[in-house]
Amino acid sequence: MSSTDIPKAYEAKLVEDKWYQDWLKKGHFTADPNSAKPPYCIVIPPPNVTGVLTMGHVLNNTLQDILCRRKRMQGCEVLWLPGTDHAGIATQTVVERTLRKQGVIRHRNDLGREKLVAKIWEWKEKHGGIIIQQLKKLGCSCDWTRERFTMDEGYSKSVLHAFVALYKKGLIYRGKRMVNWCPVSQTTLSDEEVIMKEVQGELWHFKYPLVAADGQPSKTEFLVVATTRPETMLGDEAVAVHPNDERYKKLVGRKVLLPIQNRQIPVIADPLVDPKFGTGCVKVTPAHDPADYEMAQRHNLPLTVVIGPDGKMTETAGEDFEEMDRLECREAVVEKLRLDGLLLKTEPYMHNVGYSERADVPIEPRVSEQWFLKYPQVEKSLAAVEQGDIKFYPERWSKTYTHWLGNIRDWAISRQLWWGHRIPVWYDPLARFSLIAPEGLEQIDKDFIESHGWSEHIKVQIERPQDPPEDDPHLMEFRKTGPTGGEFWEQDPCVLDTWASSWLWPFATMGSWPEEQSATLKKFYPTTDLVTGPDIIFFWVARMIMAGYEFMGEKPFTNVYFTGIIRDALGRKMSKSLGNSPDPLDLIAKYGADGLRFGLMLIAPQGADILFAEERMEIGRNFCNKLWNASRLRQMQGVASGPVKRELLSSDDHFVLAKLDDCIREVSGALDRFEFNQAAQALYAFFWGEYCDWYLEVSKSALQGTDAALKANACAVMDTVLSNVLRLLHPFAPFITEELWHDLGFSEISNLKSQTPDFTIQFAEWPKPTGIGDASVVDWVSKKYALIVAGRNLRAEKKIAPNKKANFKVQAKTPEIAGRLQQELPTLRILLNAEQIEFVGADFQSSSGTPAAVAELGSIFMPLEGLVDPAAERKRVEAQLVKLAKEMEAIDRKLSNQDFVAKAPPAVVAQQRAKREEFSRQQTELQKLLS
RNA sequence: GGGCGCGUAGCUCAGUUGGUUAGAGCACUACCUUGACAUGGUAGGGGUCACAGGUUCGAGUCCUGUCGCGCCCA
Repeated sequence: MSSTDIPKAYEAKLVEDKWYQDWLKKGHFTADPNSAKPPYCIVIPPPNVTGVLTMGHVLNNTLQDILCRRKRMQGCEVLWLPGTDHAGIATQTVVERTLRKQGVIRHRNDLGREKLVAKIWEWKEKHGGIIIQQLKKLGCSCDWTRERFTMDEGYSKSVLHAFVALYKKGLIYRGKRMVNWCPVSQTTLSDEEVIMKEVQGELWHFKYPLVAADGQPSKTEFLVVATTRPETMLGDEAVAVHPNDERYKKLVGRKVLLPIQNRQIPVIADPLVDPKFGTGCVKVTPAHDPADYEMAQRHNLPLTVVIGPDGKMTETAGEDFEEMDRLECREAVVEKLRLDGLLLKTEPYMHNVGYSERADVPIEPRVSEQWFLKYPQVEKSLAAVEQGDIKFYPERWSKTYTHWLGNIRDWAISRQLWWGHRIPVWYDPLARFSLIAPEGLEQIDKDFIESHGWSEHIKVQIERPQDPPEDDPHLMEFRKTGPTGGEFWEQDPCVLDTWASSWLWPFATMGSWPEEQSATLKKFYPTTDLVTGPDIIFFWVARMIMAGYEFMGEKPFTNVYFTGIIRDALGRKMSKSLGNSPDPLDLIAKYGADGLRFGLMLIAPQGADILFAEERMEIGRNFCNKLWNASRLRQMQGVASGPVKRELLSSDDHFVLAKLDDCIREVSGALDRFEFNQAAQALYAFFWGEYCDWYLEVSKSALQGTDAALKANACAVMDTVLSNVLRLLHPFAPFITEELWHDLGFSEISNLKSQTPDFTIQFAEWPKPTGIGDASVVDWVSKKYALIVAGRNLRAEKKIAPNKKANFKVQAKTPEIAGRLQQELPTLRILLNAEQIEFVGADFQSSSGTPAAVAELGSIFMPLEGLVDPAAERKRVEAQLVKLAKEMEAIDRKLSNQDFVAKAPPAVVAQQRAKREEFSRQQTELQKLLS
């Protein structure tokens, strides 16, 4: 097509889908495990299968795509392994809610386990691919042929295998513990899934009557307890004081009457009590508070459950309160105590309350039977990060990691959900043993059997079953399908915490570990880099490291880059409920995927949170448009590409080529250090600020001139810049760079062509400094441009319209400079839009009031006979003199300081002296203008 | 209470081991639709680098403290 057919403005829509389809068709993203190239691998942090693309995903996946695309260009065999996570609680909640809205069910029990799980699978098949499609829109170069899902068959086998292996090592056990219970999702949660929130609550002070020697409650003697949770008092089993608290020592061993319930409960002494909290007496509710539970065990107090799993009061709470919601009950209890005269006072109280991460309601501590995991390989995992075997970027996150790993408690891995990996444990009440439990499961207590609805008169006795041999290839199937030969086997109803499956992600995604050591696993494990948010450093990163060492005997990755969190313009975290998160697909439609990606990279500082504002994406789009038009200018020349002829290069050519090499070094260095914004900014500054603003303007004198050789050489310089910039930019903006790579014909140029017939910029060589430009001209050209700016400033000051030609006189500082400037006259004329530029000697004296400016190379005058106001011009020059005087003063202060002259490096001192001299010269010149 | 981070132009942010007149984009002002680009060009205004000490010849940069904001942990 002819050059005039190229659209004037870049239209991303016409380009992006076309190329993505092409790349997919040609299999460019598919990793070859048999390749001889060095491996490079990233596993995607699997997004929630019900999720849709958020700005956080855009950020995270753009970063990964940049890393992967660059490594492909650097000659690595790249595997970016994508997939999704089944996200137990989140997904089940979403589907249940939808079914309720549709009126299909009122409660999950209406459907039952199997049917609900089938519904969720249906949902997954229908909606689970949305986010994957969106990642494709963004341009992600994932190997889609290897896409995995945490609940697909192979992955599930790996998860169950891990469970069995850990169980056999004695790291997994069942125990009755106080756990975090979410009354909405009705499941236990790990410590990490509880979000502490500071809440303005109230502290109520209640009077509990002391019981006198005759066994009657006193009407005058009370103990005062303070609580933020009055509703739990219905389950109080003691009042506790600190053993050394002199105020209450004599009361220990006596009893108080628990109001409302009218039960007598003991006063106990326990070191857990903080004497400074409230009155120093605390009520003890063993079944509903972790600290109280601990005390209860020491003092053999009963567990009185007054709040049920649904957050409603139980029968034990008393008939006045049964079935009440816990918060409703709180008010009712306070009111009742107030009426009874037992409410002493109420005060406002700030305290921390644990909320369920998913359901965002206060969690309820609850004693229940759960599966726990003692974390494996903790020491090794700590050492790996401390010794730099695994590196965190920014490094400071390693402190968070170390601190967490140093203070962990066993991981509650069972969840009372239906969607997830069901725990591979079967119980046979009749056969009286558990298949999975060779050791350590001696006590399955009565509560557990009852809570699972099993016949209560059956006593469970664990007998040692035949242990399947370690290397039995059918082990997992055996576990997964349950034991054969008995219809009474019942599988544990719980599923595993989602993170107890995703912690295997770096290796369970490659083939079917552990049955098959696939070629992919051999080639790409350990993976290279991981990109994720610091908010899942405990949930995922730390656990993956432990799993890597435990199951593979090797770290899962070498570098972990932690992104910032994207916030809205007001600094709030983006969330669905606030509605402050833009839809990335809308942004892609408006600014193009490239524009969105590049704009985001420009403002994504390392490790700091990112305040998102849509205007920022405009910058990315505008940059793409600039790139498009700068390329268009080259295409319109109708000159074939050829090699640069060094002998024909002007100082401006050298300058831009030297700056290109700086840019190449800077972008490469920044990416090596994971400084993405630095790389993006360097590209932006060079391409727009140096190449477009200066070089393209300068080159017009060659392009419009009559010297064909010069014109061809200018085109060759442009091609050098463009082909390098396109390659540097490709990881950031894959679509437009591929389009222009072809449009500009770089895919055809022999010296750039690879052996691959379907050539694409994706496998073009990553740029190295070209070495063509002579860096020694940089200083000269910078000063020349400063002189130009001074001249343009005169034009603007005197309101000469940019499209009007002007005349200038230049008085160079030295004859050498004059000579050089004269050689570059065409450049000066085009940059100043000048008709005439006359060079004048040292003796030149401008007529009074002639607009003039002084630059480092010399003075520039703009004679405008009769058009200037001499007074105004005088004022302008005087202002410059004031500014100059200030600078000189500062330098003089330094130079007159003996310590500075003696101690500062000679180069610095010399530099100051030179500057002093130059300023002094400029001062003289400016003063001459006033005379 | 412990830990981490941040505070630079009206806004959002760069500023790599201390050393040019502290930069960019947006916004603002003036001029310009010139043959790559108005998603643009040229020129300009705007900062006592939160505050107070200290180290140093020299501090936006290093140290200490104060204030303000954010996050994580208890």
